Amino acid sequence: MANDNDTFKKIIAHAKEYGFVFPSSEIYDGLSAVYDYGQNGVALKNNIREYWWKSMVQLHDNIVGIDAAIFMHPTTWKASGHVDAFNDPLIDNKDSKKRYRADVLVEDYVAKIEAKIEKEITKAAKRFGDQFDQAQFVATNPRVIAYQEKADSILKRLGQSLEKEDLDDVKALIEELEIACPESGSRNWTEVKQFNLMFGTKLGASAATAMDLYLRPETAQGIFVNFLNVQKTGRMKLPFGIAQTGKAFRNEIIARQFIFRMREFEQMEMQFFIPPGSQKEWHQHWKKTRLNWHLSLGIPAENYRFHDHEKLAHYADAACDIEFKFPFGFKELEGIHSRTDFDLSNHEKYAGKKLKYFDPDRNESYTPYVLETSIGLDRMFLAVFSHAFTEETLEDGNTRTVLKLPAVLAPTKVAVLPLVKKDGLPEQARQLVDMLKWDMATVYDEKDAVGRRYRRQDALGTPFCITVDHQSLEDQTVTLRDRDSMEQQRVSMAEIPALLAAKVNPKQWLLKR
RNA sequence: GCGGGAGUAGCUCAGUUGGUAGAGCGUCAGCCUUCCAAGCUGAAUGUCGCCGGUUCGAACCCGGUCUCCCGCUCCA
Repeated sequence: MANDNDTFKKIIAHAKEYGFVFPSSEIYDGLSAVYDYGQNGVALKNNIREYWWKSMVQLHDNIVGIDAAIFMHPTTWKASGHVDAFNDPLIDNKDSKKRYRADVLVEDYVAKIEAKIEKEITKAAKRFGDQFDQAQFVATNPRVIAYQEKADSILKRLGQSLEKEDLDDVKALIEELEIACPESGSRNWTEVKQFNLMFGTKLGASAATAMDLYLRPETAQGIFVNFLNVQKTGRMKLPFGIAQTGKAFRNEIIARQFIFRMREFEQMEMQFFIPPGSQKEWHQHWKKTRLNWHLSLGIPAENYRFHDHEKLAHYADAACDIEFKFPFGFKELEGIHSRTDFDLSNHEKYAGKKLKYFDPDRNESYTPYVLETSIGLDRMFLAVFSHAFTEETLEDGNTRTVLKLPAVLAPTKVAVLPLVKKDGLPEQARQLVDMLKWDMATVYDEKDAVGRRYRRQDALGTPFCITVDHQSLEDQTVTLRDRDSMEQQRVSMAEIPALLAAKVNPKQWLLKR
């Protein structure tokens, strides 16, 4: 693991050194868990976004895109459940210095009581054999009844205290129950503190008339509140999807691991509206479709796995993640969640507006169910970037650092290099650049020996280098070098555009799956 | 928030009886070179994280402070 950690550090250093990712506001010593994308990073990020958008929107005639504002009416977040669910009561143990969610500590305590009840049931079942009636036993056994009452009263009190935001009582509860730190056994607790994961801000010039707003913690709600607008104006029929990419913000208590968990991040997501009852099939469908999208980039399948959630979020009836093998282990890259009609029906409730769909086939109106695919663009960036980062030892003992990015995503597609900086080679090379730059990101470099220029492009992930040499002037051919194999072939200049287009255009990549 | 580590050139770092800063790589200009980095010449770049104290004099000693990185809860 120490080795993996070293690799990860190298990846972060490489990202900075080659203009992909910089710490935010670095001249002021940076800002924790906020990063800026540099000249090459933004190109890679844009290419990822475009690859996603093409596959999700352009290639699906029943999926359309929108771009909702980051600011939303504050009631949105009551309806979505974020005002409640994104509020964590936290408590620290003064001796072990460990931090816990106060409600989870109490719930774990209750789970222990429930385990005792189970034990009683098992014991009794053994004793009575076939005669055992569990329902009756639970209802009549005094010991079980006492346990059950205790568990219920604890949960009730916890619920009420959280509701009233009476954090002192939550602490009192923990003390009364003599809950100890699972790690150290200590009962020396701090006060319970509330952490809101949403960033608050104000709309309005004067403090008196200002309105409290949140920066959106997820982009999904912008889609839900526009459901009817899009459905009606686009004449959309179920099943159909609305896609969106954009920034979201979470005030993470701990935000770490480079761009994996940032306070400001970008999501690419699609909410797919379906008739109730069809969510299982569509969940399977999108799991498969989304995994295939990842695999189309040529990263080997063993780097991906599905992870089904045991514990579901407040809005979901099924949830699955696509996890990627990051340098620090398998972690969530994309979520594919069955959100039921939770969001639409809640917005209906809070807004007092109908958000139903009239289904001409069923001849009835209903609230659609929603199947969500949600991928972190920054995480996708990190996945692609870290997988591409390679340090090779060549046959001659030399080493090279190369970013083996999928050509379709590479910031620069081709570098045009005159073999030497004289004899008319630069002029010929620049002509080639002027021809290619219309169709793909092209750079020109004439500084230093050509071998060094190849290495520079390798480190940036440029998949192809074209070298113009003396023969080029005679027969209009150039050499085309492949980044990964380092092999070169001599081709006619006239063939170059078609040859490269076949390697870098999204079409060929997306057709792979 | 708590614990640990660290802040000196773009990067990696050196710099102890405290005497006002250096190396390698990189960058830039030029030379030389007909295909896979580290040939030659020259140049630029740092208020040594910040503030204060001790001292004739602080990158170095003392006090404070800020920031970043790693671990603990959460998630895209």
